[in-house]
Amino acid sequence: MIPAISVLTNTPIPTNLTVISCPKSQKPPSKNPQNLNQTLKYLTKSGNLDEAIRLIESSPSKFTDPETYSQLLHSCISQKSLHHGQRVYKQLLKQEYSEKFLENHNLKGKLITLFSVCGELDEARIIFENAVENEGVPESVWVAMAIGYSKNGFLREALLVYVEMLWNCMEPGNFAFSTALKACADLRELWVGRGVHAQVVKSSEGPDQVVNNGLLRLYTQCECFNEVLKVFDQMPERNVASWNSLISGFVKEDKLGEALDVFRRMQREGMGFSWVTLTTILPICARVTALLSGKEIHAQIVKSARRPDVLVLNSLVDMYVKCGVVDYGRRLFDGMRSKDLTSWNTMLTGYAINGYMRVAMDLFNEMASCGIRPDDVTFIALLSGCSHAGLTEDGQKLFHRMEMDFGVSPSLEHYACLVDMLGRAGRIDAALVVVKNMPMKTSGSIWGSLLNSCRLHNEVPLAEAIANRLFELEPYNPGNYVMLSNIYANAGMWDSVNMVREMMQTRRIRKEAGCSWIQVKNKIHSFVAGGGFEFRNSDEYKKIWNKLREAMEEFGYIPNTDVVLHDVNEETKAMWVCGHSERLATVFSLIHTAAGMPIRITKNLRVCVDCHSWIKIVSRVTGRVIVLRDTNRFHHFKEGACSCNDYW
DNA sequence: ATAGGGTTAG
Repeated sequence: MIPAISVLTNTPIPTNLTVISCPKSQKPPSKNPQNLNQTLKYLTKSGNLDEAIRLIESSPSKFTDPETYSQLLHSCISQKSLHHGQRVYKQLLKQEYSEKFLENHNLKGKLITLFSVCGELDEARIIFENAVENEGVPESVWVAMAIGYSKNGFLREALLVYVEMLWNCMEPGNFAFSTALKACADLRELWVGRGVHAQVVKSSEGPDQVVNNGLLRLYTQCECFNEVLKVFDQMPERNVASWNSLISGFVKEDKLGEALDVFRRMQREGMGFSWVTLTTILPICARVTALLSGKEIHAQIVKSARRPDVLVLNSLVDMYVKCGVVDYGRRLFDGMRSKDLTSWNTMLTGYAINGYMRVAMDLFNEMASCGIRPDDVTFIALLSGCSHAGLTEDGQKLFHRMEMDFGVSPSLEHYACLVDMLGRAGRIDAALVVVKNMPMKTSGSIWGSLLNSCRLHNEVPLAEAIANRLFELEPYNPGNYVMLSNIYANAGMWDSVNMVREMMQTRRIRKEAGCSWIQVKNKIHSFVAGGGFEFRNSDEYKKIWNKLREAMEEFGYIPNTDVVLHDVNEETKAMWVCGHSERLATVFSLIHTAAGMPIRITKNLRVCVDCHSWIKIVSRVTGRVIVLRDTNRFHHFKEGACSCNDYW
């Protein structure tokens, strides 16, 4: 073993001594200032602050070069060492009346940064105010103060520093602009941000790339999409961050296809991507269940030499579980070197939405034994999972343990899960008690889930009362009207069904069109209920459809046309049900994917009862696994059964 | 160290 060498004494020192030191009584080896300065430089550079500062303290008069102190402060800042910084500051004060130090703004800026990164904003402020009393203070001093506030989360104070700058008749430059813009973006202060933008335009300097990126971020955060496009187009140069902002802009506008196009364009133009790019793109794949695209990105990650960070891996796991490939998500999850709370929450959510609640609970226990503290998101995942899986007892237990054992106080969403869980289990009265005793105001979603429970348990009068309440709360949500008419239809109350339909007509509320989509090769194919005429008239469609129909008859399938809420004859109703988007998507997949391959369909609404039983039979006669993703859960159809156990 | 983009959730 190589013994540690004390730099000052050049003699081996015992390794069990943790502090490499030169006792105060012991003089440094050389009295030559040149060497002393070199020694100090070496110590500073190698991060041995303690010894460096001690050297200055032992002979302050020998160190009169501001650059020395600047370097020392730099080290203190990067080590965030308040203790060392204060000692350097003390030495600096001794030099204060020397001319070289009196007007040294660079050192003042560094001191401001030092105290800011150590969280001592009051101290930083004193130095700042002292500094700006003088004339000719450079922008950097103001910027240092503003960044200090920003990094400590005081965004408004940071903006105020910028304003103070203007009061002092300073002309802000690009550094000031970028700091101010970042604060505005994080605060969503659009109008202050626009003011800064105006000054950017007026500025003699001309915006650099950082400022332009700041503008992009301001406008994406504030959802001013036109401005995003304008700034992006006008930028002379763009880097990866600029492109990423553009992608987030499209995502915020819900223009997912365009966002993907931007990603492709980026690749074509040789811009490449960063981890941030992928953490913006992967959630898109997750949302539209574009498993193939998601896998492609996974391949890119594997191919690139760099190790992906936690955020990339989290979104990758999320993409897989949202595409219904939970076991693969788990494999990635297990392989992650450093997991954060989001990783655990993502995996738990994955199990929950796919209906694997037992595994989810096991993983939750494992989480606790790893010393990870669950948060509100963790419990939303678990509670909603229990609710969908019909695990009422476990869910209730969890709800109570949440606060008692984990210190997470239930929010409105948690109560919504509890209400949903009780209602689904047929205990609507108990659910209502919870609603009554909740410490917060109820929401539309809570009444909506109660209405759904009434549908599941055919509670017509209660449903009417709840629906009336809902129509007041959210008069323009078509889902509530549709749910109520389904309830009436189930009970055979066709007059009431008509009444609801008339109500919708007078209020000009239109039922959202059912839409399903699938990815085949590189394309996403979407189907709208009642549409796809060309496809439905094709020979390949008819061939498969007729084959299926024969099989259906064999399995005694009779179309359940109650879901059709219009007053038309039975034949038309049957035709309409058969035109539901998930069926079109299913037939399309059967034609265009290889036998035995799983089929993954995503739908914008809940599956209707009839399609659910139809797909069950399809899975049986074709031997295919069909994964249907609903608005709120997954249905894994296999060999004639569904993972939801017909409970959703 | 004068700055820049991002993941989970009825």
